[in-house]
Amino acid sequence: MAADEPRPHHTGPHHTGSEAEREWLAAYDPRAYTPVAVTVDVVALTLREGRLHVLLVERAAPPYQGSWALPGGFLRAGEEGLDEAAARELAEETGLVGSSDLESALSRIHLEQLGTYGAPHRDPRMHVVSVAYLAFAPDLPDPQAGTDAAAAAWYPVAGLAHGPAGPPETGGGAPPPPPGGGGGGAPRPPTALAFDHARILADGLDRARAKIEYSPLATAFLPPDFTIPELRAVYEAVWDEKLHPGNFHRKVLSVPGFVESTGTTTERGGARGGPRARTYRAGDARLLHPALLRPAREDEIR
Amino acid sequence: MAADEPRPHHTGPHHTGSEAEREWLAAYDPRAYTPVAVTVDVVALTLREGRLHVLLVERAAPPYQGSWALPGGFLRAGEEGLDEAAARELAEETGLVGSSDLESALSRIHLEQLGTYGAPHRDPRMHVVSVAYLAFAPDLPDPQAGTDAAAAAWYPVAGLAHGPAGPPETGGGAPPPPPGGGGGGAPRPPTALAFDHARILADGLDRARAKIEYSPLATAFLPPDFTIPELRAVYEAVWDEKLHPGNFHRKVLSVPGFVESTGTTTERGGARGGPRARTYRAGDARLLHPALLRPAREDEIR
DNA sequence: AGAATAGTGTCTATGAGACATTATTAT
DNA sequence: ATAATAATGTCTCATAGACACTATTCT
Repeated sequence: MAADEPRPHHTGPHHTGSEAEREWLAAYDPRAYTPVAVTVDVVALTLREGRLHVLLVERAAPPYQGSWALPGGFLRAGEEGLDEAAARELAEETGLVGSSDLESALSRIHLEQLGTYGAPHRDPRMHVVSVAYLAFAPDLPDPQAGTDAAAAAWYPVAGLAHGPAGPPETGGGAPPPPPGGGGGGAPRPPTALAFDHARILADGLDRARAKIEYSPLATAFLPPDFTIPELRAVYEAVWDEKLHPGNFHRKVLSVPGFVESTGTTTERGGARGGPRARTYRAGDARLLHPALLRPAREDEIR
Repeated sequence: MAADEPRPHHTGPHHTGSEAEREWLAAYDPRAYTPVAVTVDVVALTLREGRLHVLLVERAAPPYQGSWALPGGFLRAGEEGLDEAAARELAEETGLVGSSDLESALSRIHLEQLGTYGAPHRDPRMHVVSVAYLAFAPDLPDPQAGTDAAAAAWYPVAGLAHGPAGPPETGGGAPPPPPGGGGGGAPRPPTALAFDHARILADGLDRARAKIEYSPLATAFLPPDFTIPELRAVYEAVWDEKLHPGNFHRKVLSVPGFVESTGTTTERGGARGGPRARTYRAGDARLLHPALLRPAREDEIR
């Protein structure tokens, strides 16, 4: 930051006023400058039926009306910080508030800042700077659309994070609307997301894949008590890789602080047979040493 | 984002206008809402005399006038994206423009987004959302202060990234001014930075320490041709750890694409003796496989 | 000459991964 | 009974790190 000040509100040649004048204007009339809006968008990931899903909302108003987008909204200037805004949007615009069950589930959701997107014309209305957040959630019920969204649903991420949406003028981004109104199962996946949200989603998936290597956050996708095979299913879904059950098991238990035993086992064996699995809780480690390195893919190095 | 719109400009109870009204206002008069300013700040790191330095500017205007801060400034709304703004600020506010030597040096600076800081009262003037960038630069000449800064200089980071600055009202953050006006050597280090810049700097250092583990970006601190011992000095400065010369040497050469030989050696041996070292260029790898893991510190795991 | 350093060699401990094996449970 | 799976054991290979050693260059 430092001493540079906001620029006068015009698009022609730059204002030539003195430093002092610009300083005064900035201090006493911030609205005299070209405005920027700040939004907070959330890439919320969860596991459903063994596949990775992302929370999307159907836009009820232009631009990109009818398109699906990441949940989010404008920062309440002067009232809240970015983390607060992200948590509020996640709860608010998806109906993930109300029942106490959901409240306790919400409290276990991991939320971290992903990145900020600020190309001048990414939103046709004005210059919008979007702070994206990444959330890891346990399996939650179908969301209720917030007041500003036509619908909200968990979508499988497979094949979703590709290609940018067309500009809203072309109408090229409109996906098939989901069958259910507010909350049904998984509707047909949208072919494109609004704004640059496909890019944000792709960045979120990259971050998620990297994050579970060196942090214990894969447990955030699971209920408080879980089994090692369930944890393995998280890694397999996020990485889209089959992992060796035996080696994975031993590896997880060898990382200090990753998981701790509850002393009990599941009630039943697996759906297709096998012994009952022991259950574990998340441990107190914040970083995994050694990390759970995913299988190297040569084409990603360069 | 979706259909939620900016909120009316007031701090009392919320406006109760219809959705349509708010939508219309947002589209046609963005200045009707509580304004937010967006700035871009840069944590620019370089190596000088074997120690890690950060670029700081002395604020010429309130708030925090006379305090040292990260270089940065307001985003030119509607005119530039975030990456552009960061590159512009880095060049502009430090005088790192003009000579062609500096231009070519600038082109080799690595610049990446670090994180965004948006607590409501981090700037006393208004709600300012700051997008922080992290830069790795080769050794550059002393900077020239930009038009909005009283001074600019490279400071050793040792002991700088601690404790938040006091609020500007208390005046508790004012550090001793540096001796030289615009560009002299390293003045006495400031004891505190303006705003939440100490936190941003600390986050930048954390990112830098982690980044050089799995990316070849340590080479961005060096000239195009460098020796393995010079590269080791980068790691030792950033990690603040002594590394084993022999093992480091063999490890670097064993990572595919990290460095490639130039076929030549340095003109002279080391300052205190020893044979001439072979020189290398940065290779084409974007990620290091295997990574150069830093020595594990138990206290950082939890 | 003496000291410092570049670069290489060697040995050991550790972890990753392939594979095998046993025990337990569902159908 | 058969199949599937949890959990453990064994083996091999690659890498990290400690240490030793040689060759080269500066003071």
